[in-house]
Amino acid sequence: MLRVMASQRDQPLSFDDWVEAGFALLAEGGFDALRIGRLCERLNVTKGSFYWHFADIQAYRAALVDSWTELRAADRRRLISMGDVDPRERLARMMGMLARPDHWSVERVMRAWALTDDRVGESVRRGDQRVFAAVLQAFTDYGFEPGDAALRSGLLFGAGLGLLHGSDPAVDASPEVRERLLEFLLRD
Amino acid sequence: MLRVMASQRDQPLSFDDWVEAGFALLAEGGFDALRIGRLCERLNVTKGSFYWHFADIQAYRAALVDSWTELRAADRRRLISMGDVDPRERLARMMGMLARPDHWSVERVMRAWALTDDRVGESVRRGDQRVFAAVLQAFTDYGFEPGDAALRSGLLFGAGLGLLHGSDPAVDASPEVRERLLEFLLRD
DNA sequence: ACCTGAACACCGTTCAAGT
DNA sequence: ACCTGAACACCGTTCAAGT
Repeated sequence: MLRVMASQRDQPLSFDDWVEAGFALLAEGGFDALRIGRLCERLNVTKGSFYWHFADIQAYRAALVDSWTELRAADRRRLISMGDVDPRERLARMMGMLARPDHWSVERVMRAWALTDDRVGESVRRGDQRVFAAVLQAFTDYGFEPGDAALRSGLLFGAGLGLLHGSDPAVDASPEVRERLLEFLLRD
Repeated sequence: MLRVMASQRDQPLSFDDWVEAGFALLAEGGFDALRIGRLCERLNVTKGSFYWHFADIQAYRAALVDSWTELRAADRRRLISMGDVDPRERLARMMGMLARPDHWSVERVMRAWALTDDRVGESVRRGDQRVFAAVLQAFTDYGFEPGDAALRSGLLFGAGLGLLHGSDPAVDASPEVRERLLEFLLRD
């Protein structure tokens, strides 16, 4: 952050410079704006520089995914550390965190990569498992027996994933809908 | 089907020959096995032939998506024509149709394309809307008031999408789970 | 340690020319 | 109408050489 501009480099590029530039490209042009050539253009280096820092583009994508996971780790830790909070309130907060469309575009890109890239797939899978575990825990703490808790948490988690992948971007979960949803899922 | 082998062509390639070869490639190598070069190799023609039949690769993908939609049109028509069947049975059948992993890989590819290709996105969106409408109708016919029917059908549809995109391929909806799910979603 | 510069393979695309 | 063959631009990748 102390560096004024990337355009006039005085120091060599860091790992983070590359990652940062990658997210910028993704945010601007989406999915297939992430090309090695454009990255180098933006960082004022040649492609050879890219290949000194990363083995190939899959390794670079893995680095982006790791960074993304890291960025969201704070969120996840908050989820897990909410063990003392009332389960219902916990679930409401989880839903609020998930329903953030600004994160969705990156999430969708990650999951699209996961289709062809095993490293990305593994990372996404781990993240999903942690979130699901937190949701399941909340339902269990609420007092449901294991089978019932699994059904309800699976439904909620699946619906969240579905919302993320929904083809209609206009569909989003308003606070009112989320409240009614929670009400429904927590009934005896 | 009368043609013995594509390897020794006597007639010019048809539109369907290209589409068929495309699905074969997708089924064999998945996502990024669909390359113009490989297609031509398989069909024993040069790339120029491809460009006589299709404007570019996006048009070709659109053709694949259309064909896929067409293939599933029979399923959808069955869904819609089930208006006379008991709503609960209707929903059970819909869930059975959705829970077919053999369709998932293609579905996922379509939805990944939809991220960057507007034509594909539009097609996927239309398909989703039709299915959702059928689900909503079933809940309405079951006797739920509009708001309640919307909530429950949204939950079911979202969970279905979530299952489709779930990062863990081991998770599938067994008949027992589907039965319990339906039970839960149809409670008063 | 970090990067340049030039090369190479691969892929999508174009197009004049063939039958 | 349908396809060949050759060209071109673009992109990922490699690597010897520079500082």
